Amino acid sequence: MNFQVRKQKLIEKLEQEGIMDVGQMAVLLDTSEITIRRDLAILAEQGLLVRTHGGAMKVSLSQIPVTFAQKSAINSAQKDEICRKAVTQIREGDILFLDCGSTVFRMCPLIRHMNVKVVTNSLPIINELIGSSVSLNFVGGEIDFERQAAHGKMAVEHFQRYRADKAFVGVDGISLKNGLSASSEKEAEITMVITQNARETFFLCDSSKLERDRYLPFAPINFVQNLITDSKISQDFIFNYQAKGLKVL
Amino acid sequence: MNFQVRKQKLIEKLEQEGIMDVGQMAVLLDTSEITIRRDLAILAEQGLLVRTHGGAMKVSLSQIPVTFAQKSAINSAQKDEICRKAVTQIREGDILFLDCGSTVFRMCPLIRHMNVKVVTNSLPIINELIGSSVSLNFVGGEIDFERQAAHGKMAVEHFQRYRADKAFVGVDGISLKNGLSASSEKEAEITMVITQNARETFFLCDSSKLERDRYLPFAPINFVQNLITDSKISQDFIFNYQAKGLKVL
DNA sequence: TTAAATTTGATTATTTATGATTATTTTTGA
DNA sequence: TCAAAAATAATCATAAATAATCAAATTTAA
Repeated sequence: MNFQVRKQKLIEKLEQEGIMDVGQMAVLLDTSEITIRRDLAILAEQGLLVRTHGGAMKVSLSQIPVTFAQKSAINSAQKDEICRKAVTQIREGDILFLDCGSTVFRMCPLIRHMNVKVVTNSLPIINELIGSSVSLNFVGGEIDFERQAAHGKMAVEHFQRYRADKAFVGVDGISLKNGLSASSEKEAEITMVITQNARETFFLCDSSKLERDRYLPFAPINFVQNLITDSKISQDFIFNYQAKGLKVL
Repeated sequence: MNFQVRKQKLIEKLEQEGIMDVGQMAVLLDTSEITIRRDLAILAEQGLLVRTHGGAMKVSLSQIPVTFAQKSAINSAQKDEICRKAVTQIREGDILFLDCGSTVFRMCPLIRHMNVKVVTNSLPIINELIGSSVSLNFVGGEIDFERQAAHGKMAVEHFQRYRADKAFVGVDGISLKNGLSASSEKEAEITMVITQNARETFFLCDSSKLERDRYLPFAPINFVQNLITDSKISQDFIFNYQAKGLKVL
């Protein structure tokens, strides 16, 4: 077994294992430890792995700290139920707008394998879907640390340049009386532009947010076509929303 | 049996086998090992196979996909030296364009604390600087998984909408004869637009890349004002580049 | 056909890959 | 903090592979 082959196998195995020691590698490649060490020295020099005392580890993205304080753990059962419903609406080949809400973010694991195109202003979504079969388009603009997403004039213009088959938007507040409301202008603005440039929009909203207003109402309740919520919703609400022309899933 | 015939058979067999040694090939083609070696040297030169000690392997086997993290670990000492020099050029309040190269990425830890605005198409840079005192603007567009960055028409237009005080760009190839060259059109395009919309551009290029051409030359060498490289550069190079109007730091 | 150029093979240094042996350094645990 | 254990680096030896050189065979061109 020559160096080229060993190099391949080492890198491959290390990507799986994360960390290995010299002994293991020597057994795996049926060679001596000294040879493994020499190989590791070369590969470390090339940046293909990181040498440790006694072995090696893969160059992980953990060196490049990507820490997303995700509040997506809150109400996770409801959110997951909503996401499962949402994903049933997606067809292969769809162009999707995804907004930067934490509910929408939870759709990622469910669409990783799909052949769809995602246009989003959410950094966590991009980080979650990069390397998957989903084709990605990031909407640029000023990065808002709080929301981990791009906002502002450029973001709005960027969204306007595209047309999507379906848009999935997390909503802050929705009520029969005041329609849709947001807790910041930035969010309202993005929601508006996404909605206007998608053929069909789905509002993801767990039942705890229904009939709760935020400070900035920005559109009537029937501005979008579909509301996806969880099974805790009361039949009364469903009926009232449907009366306003909203499809409740 | 002449070279052309042997070449055919060698490539064909190697595609099946993946990897072979000189002895096998000599038997297969009924010729001497020395002749096989000479053939292999020619074929390797043409990039039709990869030479190993004792034989050859097909090209696809030798290619290990290199992640961004791995790239940024290569020649790290030189890169750090270059980054330290680069950061001395930055003033508080500057608007900076940063490109998506692995050298530029390494500037991040050095500018985290600064009050500057960064406009970039690089995801790792955004992930690294988010939450720091740096104000961020992400340039949107189609996400290229390989480069972990946005490219394409939207990205170019986005950069065009801004003006930066300084641009920091990693360069793939630079030579006195052919000027600046890139290994893809995407990269060349981004480099051009960044350079044209910044008051002053700094090219970051470790000395191993100097006088090395990539397949796509796209601009004369004095297209930018400054070259930042490491101390392994020879005095001759410095003199020649300066004669072309380039400031070497 | 003959001379020149090219290809091939044999011989010989030279280089490379590998493993064994021995210092030297790093880690770990008392 | 120190000492034992483990890992590594440094050195050397050996075998294999390769490069260099030259001569023979073959092809090409005049």
